[in-house]
Amino acid sequence: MARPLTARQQNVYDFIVKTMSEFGYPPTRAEIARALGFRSPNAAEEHLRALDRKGVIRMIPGTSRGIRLPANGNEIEPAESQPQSSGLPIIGSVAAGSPILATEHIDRYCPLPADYFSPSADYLLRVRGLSMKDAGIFDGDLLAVHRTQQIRNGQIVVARIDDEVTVKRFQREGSHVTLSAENADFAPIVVDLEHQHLEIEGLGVGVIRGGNGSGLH
Amino acid sequence: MARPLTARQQNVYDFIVKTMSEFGYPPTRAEIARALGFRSPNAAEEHLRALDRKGVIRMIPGTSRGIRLPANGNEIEPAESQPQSSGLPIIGSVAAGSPILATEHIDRYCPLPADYFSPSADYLLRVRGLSMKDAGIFDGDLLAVHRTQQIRNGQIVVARIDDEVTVKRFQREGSHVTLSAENADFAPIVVDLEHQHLEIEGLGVGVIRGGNGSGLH
DNA sequence: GCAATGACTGGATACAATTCCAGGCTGTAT
DNA sequence: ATACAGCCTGGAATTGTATCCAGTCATTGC
Repeated sequence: MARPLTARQQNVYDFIVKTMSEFGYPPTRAEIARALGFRSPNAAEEHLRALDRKGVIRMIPGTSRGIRLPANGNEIEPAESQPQSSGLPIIGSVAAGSPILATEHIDRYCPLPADYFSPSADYLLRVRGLSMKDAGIFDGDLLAVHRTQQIRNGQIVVARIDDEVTVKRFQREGSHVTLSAENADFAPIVVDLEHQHLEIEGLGVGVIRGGNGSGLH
Repeated sequence: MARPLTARQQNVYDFIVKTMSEFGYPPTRAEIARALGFRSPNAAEEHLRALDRKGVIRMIPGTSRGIRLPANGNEIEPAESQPQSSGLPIIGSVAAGSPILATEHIDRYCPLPADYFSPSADYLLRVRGLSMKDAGIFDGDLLAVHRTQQIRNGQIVVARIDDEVTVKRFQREGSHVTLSAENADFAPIVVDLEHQHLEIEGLGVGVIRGGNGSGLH
């Protein structure tokens, strides 16, 4: 695709780049002509058309200084080359029995570093339903989750009961665990650890709402 | 020299920056007027002169699109490249009378791209108080804000009344605007646009909780 | 009350800039 | 030889733009 530029076209292109970096706006035909010694702005115009045809610039018709350099990441590299991990995986829904971080569940990624939250987040879980609305977690929100089993009373946890994943507030008294919704419409769930199995998937460490176009209600 | 910009001047300045990073060249007077709703390019011209006087831009006389941003030593704005090594600025508190994005207010940055939200976020505002708790916005949460004056009824806005910045739900009926808290403990604020001044700073487009160690309650 | 400033409308003018047209002069490929 | 593309001159129509002038309205500081 990189049809080679002629020497003259390269001169014109170089002048455009130089002008933009020096002044912050592109040159006019007349300025190009003056700089390269043309006596007619039409010479510049024709070179611009050629550069547009070859894809190295883009002309905006009828617009003064309407020259754009399409995202050519050629030269200047941003100094900080953060490994830019793909970010936190967003878990949409969890199939029964499968581990929560199985790739089939991953919707997309959120470009936030894990340690933006503390304790650091391992994934984001898309919350369904309004059972935690009084804790400010609404339908569609993303809950940042830190994978751990070490939970203190009163914290918000991601738990799995009978292969179903839920978000609740955790309270342990002896061998009984109470998982409370933060919504008067939902009754607390009491789990007797001696007879039932309760798996803690992690600790809620943050909430994100409105990302990726889900909007704000 | 660094006298603070008025709100309108800030709008014009922001539009210039936005245009330059989006198109690679500065806007014309007419384009500024169209974008901000002026019916005369002269309104834009006067704002540009004010910005030039205050030193935040430099005008090149007789030159179309002759606007430069001298403070920024950087060159070609990365039009479509990876935005923000710095991310979205987090605004902690806003001093009376000053533009909301003044650097003095910036706590830190959140490493999220602006277009993670849609409409894209321009900054994050740390919300104080529980007046919006029924909308899931709690004390200490970060509200992602898109700078705009175009608000539809029922949306959550950042408004400025008498130099105080608040987050409320917006409802307009004729010349009256009702700003409602989402908390029964707070009475709605009714503003008569014919007698009172109401400035809309932006539209709430997202919420982040728990970032930077603020934890989850 | 008065002056100064900010924020505009509306109209006008002259210059800046794009874009078209009609050529001419090279090469290189058919 | 003929065709064609690159490269340029010169001129000119048309639109894009900057910039001035004359006002209005509201707010702020004196």
